[in-house]
Amino acid sequence: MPLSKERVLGAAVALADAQGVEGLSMRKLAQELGVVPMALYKHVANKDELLDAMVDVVVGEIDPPAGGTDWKTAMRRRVLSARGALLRHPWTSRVMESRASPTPAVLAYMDSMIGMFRAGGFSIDLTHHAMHAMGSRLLGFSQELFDETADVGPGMDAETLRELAGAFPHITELVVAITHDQASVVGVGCDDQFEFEFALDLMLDGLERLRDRA
Amino acid sequence: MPLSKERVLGAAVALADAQGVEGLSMRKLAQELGVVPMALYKHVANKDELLDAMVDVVVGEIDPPAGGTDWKTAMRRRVLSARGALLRHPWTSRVMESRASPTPAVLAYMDSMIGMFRAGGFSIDLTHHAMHAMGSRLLGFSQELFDETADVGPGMDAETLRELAGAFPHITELVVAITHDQASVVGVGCDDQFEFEFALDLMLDGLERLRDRA
DNA sequence: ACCTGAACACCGTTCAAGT
DNA sequence: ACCTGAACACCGTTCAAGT
Repeated sequence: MPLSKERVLGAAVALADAQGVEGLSMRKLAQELGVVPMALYKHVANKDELLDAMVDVVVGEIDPPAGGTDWKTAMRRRVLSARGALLRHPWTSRVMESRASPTPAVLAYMDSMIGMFRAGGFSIDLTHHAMHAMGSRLLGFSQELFDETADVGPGMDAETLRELAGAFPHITELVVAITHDQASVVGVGCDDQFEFEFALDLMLDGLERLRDRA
Repeated sequence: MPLSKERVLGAAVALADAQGVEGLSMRKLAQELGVVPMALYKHVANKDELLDAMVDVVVGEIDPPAGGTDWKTAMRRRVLSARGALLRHPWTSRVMESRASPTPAVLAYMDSMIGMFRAGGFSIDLTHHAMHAMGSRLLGFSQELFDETADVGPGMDAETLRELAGAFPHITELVVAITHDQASVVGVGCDDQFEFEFALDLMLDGLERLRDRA
């Protein structure tokens, strides 16, 4: 099977999925494909172009806008579809943020999102503010700085727990409350999907209210 | 002047401010300090620890919570103070996101923010959702994926502009509208500070409404 | 003309040798 | 005991040599 841009991209995405983007190097990718490193440069100008192309693979997995519903439902669905793609390829958000300018595929996605606001009756100005306010949430970034329950796993003795509670009383109160809520549920930690939708709906509802007021 | 952790951190922050975090290497940092690379390892265990310490320098620049006002004003001020610190050191958001777990200083900041919601009358559950919904905005991340006007500068001929308009009609409409709005203002492009505050207030207003409804 | 190995200019960090 | 140069194991990419 000869090398092709498609095969290079597929292997790169798979490697990043498996090892994270830090584990992706031209040399490792070549080895994965059973090829000398320089062979990759026939299909990709350099690593930056490879990263851009990988982003476009993920963006290509986002569903097109659903027809036959109101703007809010359609946008909600599409953002959740984008979130699904990013959850399958968690390296994407980091790579996108590190890139200097967006790829044409990302621009096309943004263009389509702007169109959905416009079709929903939003003025140009409000659409502009809305796009900024949605920010990277448009693409399904959950933009969590950290998972508050990840650090408070079973591998922590009572002594350090007591120290934590002293240093960060409010975090502790919050974690305890969450954990108790979920005593009956399997596993611990908060429901990321719920939190994402909570924030998304808060945003969409607020924007709708601003539109109706104008 | 002997090398100290303080001096190493100061030089590292200055180097990242000037060259971006990609331009920061242990070797360059050592050269900047007129020191052999290995000398740094007396004050910092490794590069990861250096990055964590640099983040803490920036977090240390965030104002403490203002007393004597309502929760909303106090939180608004503090978030804008955090945004100021991040604007002075634009590499911080990227570094924070690349770190596996938050530093104690970041945890302390989050703890204090949770405390401000609680003092404002938010239930534990709503505070939890609020922290997630605010996400990295709590720290002043503007989380723009790109600046829509940056790519449409003067260095673009009419032909490529027409192509862009065909491919991305909605983006074009938006950029044209923004540019016209600001014909009288010096410079082109949207007001990032306004957009940030717009999104912040949308969030805070929405959260307040949810609190009052409960 | 095409492919590719060696080489270049980097990187973070280890480790042993020198003081 | 402390400091540090050389070395190791990487990296993306250039370039000339080999076919």
